[in-house]
Amino acid sequence: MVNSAAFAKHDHTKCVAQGLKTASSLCDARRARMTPIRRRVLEILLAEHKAMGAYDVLERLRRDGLADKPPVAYRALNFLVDQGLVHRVEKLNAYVACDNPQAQHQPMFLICDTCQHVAERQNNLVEDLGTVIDAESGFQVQKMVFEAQGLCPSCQRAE
Amino acid sequence: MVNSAAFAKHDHTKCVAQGLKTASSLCDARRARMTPIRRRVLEILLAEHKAMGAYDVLERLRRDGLADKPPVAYRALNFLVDQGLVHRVEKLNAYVACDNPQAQHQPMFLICDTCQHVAERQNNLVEDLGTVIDAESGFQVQKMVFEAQGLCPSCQRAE
DNA sequence: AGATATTCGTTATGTTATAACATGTCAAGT
DNA sequence: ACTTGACATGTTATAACATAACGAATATCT
Repeated sequence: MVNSAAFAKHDHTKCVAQGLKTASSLCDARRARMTPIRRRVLEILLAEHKAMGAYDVLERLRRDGLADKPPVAYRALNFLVDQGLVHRVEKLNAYVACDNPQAQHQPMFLICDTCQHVAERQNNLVEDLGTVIDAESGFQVQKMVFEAQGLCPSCQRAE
Repeated sequence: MVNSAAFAKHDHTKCVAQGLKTASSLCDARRARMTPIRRRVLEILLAEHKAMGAYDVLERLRRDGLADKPPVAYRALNFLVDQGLVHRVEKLNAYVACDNPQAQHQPMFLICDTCQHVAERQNNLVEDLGTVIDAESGFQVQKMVFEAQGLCPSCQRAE
């Protein structure tokens, strides 16, 4: 369910409410501040449930009268990324709300080239791969990016 | 040897000569044109043996009097990427000559955060991971990005 | 040589991201 | 309540990365 959320229909309202709540308690626990701008950025990403560019997020903030300069959006996004509440998709230069922020993890993304949706997938294989690399090469892995591009199941059917 | 080349001392002159030769024959076989600008860009990347930004490459072309406009560098880089002679490192918005262009492969990069070197590593695990994803989720993987950041063996020792 | 496709030169602009510094806000300790 | 210090935001300016569009030049094929 969590894994396939981005490729399946579901009630976003709940995702958003739940996501914001979880984020708040995580921030409280860590003494990190969930400010209005940061909360709003997270809300935008949770509601869209897709990867958005920093300038798209900024445009939304602008409409809300919350901010209109790039650094404001980037700071909020970077904060959320640091907290593990949002992930950055390198291939797209874009940001997407995390599915499961409680568990620290290396995100893994499936990017559909047709519908542009991005699914985050929980899978230990990425972390395992990090361990293997370390053992084989002596390179001490600290962070990993794993992103696959291709066709999501529904776009395959649509062909 | 091939796998750890970027983190070990070796004679670059041979890498460059050999790399250019291999590239030429691959292009010949495919009826792709290895023009002076493309050859020079590949040579620059082979000689540096590290990831370079497009504008760094352009600066070199400028010094040689070969080109001085961004599209020229980007076109050459994109050509080389299409031919599998150069890879793009997403995390760094940078380009690096391929270690082993004969074999088509999903590149996997180890990026040292301290010395900035980038090692390309040959490993079937990345392709395997693609197969697993496909089987588990129905997502049809066409291209993968795998990049690990951390500390290379010599920077670990230097700590 | 002429037709065709590819590459290159150039202008202009689009897109993504951050440095630097001023100002504002809030919470802890006294 | 007041000060201090840490953190967050506002703002200007610019850096860094990338491509659209179009005409001129060059290579390739027949």
